[in-house]
Amino acid sequence: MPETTRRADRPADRLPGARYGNRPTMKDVAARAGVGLKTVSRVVNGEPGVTPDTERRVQEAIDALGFRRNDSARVLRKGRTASIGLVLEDLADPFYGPLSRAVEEVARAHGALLINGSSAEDPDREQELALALCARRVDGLVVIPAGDDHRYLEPEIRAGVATVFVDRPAGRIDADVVLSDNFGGARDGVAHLIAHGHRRIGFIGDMPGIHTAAERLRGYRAAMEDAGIPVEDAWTSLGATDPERVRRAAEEMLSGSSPVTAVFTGNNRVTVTVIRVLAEQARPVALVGFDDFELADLLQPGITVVAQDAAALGRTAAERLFRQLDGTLVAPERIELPARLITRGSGELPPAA
Amino acid sequence: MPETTRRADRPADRLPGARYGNRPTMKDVAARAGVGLKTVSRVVNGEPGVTPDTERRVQEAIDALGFRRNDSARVLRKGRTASIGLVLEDLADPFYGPLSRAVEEVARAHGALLINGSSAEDPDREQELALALCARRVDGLVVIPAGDDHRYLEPEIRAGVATVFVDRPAGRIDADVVLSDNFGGARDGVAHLIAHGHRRIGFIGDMPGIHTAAERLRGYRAAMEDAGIPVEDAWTSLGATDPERVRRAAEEMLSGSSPVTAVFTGNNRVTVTVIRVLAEQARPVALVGFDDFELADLLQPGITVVAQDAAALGRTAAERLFRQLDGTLVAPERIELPARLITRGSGELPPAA
DNA sequence: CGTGCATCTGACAACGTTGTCCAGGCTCTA
DNA sequence: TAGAGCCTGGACAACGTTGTCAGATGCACG
Repeated sequence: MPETTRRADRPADRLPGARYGNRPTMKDVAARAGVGLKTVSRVVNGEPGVTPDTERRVQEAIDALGFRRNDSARVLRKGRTASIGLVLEDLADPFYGPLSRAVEEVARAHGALLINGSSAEDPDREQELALALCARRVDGLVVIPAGDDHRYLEPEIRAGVATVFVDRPAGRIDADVVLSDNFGGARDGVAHLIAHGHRRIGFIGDMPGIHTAAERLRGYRAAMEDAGIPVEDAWTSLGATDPERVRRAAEEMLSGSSPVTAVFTGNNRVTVTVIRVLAEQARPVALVGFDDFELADLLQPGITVVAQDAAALGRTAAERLFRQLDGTLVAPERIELPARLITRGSGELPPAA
Repeated sequence: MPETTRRADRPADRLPGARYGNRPTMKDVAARAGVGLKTVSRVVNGEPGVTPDTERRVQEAIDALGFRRNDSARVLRKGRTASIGLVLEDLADPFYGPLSRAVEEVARAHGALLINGSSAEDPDREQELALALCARRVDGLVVIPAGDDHRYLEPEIRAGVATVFVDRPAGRIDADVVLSDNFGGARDGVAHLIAHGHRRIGFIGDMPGIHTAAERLRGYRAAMEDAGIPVEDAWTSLGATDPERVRRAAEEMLSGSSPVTAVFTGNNRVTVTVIRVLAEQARPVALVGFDDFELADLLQPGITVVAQDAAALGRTAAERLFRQLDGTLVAPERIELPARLITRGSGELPPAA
């Protein structure tokens, strides 16, 4: 129960039913300034053709009434909203903060507002949200897909809504996509472990239906195959990334008949859980994780990771979106940004018996 | 330079100039279905009074044309937008992720969309953003203040825009505020250090102009005074929280003529920097930080913190906002949520010579 | 078969803004 | 001083939707 303190008990001077119906309009301003409606519009929009004296009178009326242009009406009239939508999985996930921020910066640079919502990894909710944004007539849409079928956006794209998918490819629709090199990053991370002498390497990742998870698994397998190491079934674990399952998976592959000496983790949530498990082990186990996270360098040992550049993903996607709006772009592309290995200690541990 | 791969080079079948002017409207749907305009509106909004047969015809026309209601026009007509705005400091700051997410959840529960933007701690930008949102006629506004004068929102509030300030109080305006108990939390944290035998305790915080920083400093002083410990000037450092300054401040108070044996840090950024400095020290130094952060428990030792509940802040603010919109609320209140101490080791270290 | 009623449908205005276009007043020149 | 041309200001329609209200249709009943 929040502890509350009354600050002011003065009677309400704000009418309860006063929505914004009673807001002053340009008409009101015009009446007060004794000019025509369009003249007010001109002043508000800084259009030429108004004498300084008239402008001053209008400005005074605006200030006196507290007038603020109604952008809904403006949008209706002009056709463009100067806003873009961002549909992501979970605002609370630290990976999406910088991404969202980067998209916002680009939007701001183009004079647009950002409207966003979380899909909570639910395809239905993603669709609901994306379509709600389209109904608002956002000029463009940046989507981090939760589902794998985006045909529902076809009419919107045809109608001119610029659309870019980020982090995961769009499903069953031809559109711009900006991704990290999940395959290459995972392959490099696993190769790094192999280079440090490991041969029994575990992989714990997300559900294989998720594109990024599948790609990272593919990278793991490729690195192992390149090194001529056959992968045992017990070494890979795919599924939900809740801490319990991940913990069980880690413990299993650390204790079987041929226990792994190193683990590659498929995303930051998994990595964090595995760190906890490894901390309880008697012998040191090497670890490389996909996705960087704050303080990874402060742990003992520091955690070696394959880092995606979340901000670059967002920036690239947003810039591409605005280039679609410019008309500069025509054919959809698939853009892959490199992921890079950051060594901090945990990935350089030698294999322990 | 991003590495790019062409995916499809088929000629554009999307007209470059096709904004959304060519979107089908209810009129188009009506024409195609051979019914009146209003009937389409009824079907779209699920209003009663349409025969199943007519409804089916309309629905078919809608699907065939890919019609989507234009919410801008709807908003203009109805007066409410079913959207709220969130103005925060920095989406990339992990503290605001959960807060933003909580606000969004509540908004969603009320059928509203969330529009947000970052002020980047710039008061001008905060104002610009807040007013832009008002121009969009958001129904309400959740603001994490960057500036300390919010009188610019008075006309908006009078016009019926529900407004709640979070994390810091509003400046020079009477409005709802939801805060953490910064004073009490800091006092408890410092008292905790004192209880573990420390007397020479340092405080490193943000600029004293920031309300939260001032409150936390006040809490520090109160705890020291309660214990009858005079505070030496060299023990407190207030100012920008960039790593260099914080590092210098920490090193100074650890090396002076009466070096501190414990440090209380004023926010998570400061805490992280101080952790790095302490890791380089020969003798152990106790640490309690304001704000929790991920992995604080995995460090050696775990970091004892005074944790705010960011999600609760967001939730409380958003719920209050919607209650303002309901008309349930009248007088502005100031709500303080408790902060709680989480002990993990670093705050329980005894004083070392 | 006419009346009354309930149900369904559509014409019309309005929301607040901007684009178009024309009127009126001014200055400048012949 | 008259005419041409420019500049400022305003009337009006349109954007796509919803609320109001009245008309049309069908049916039951007297």
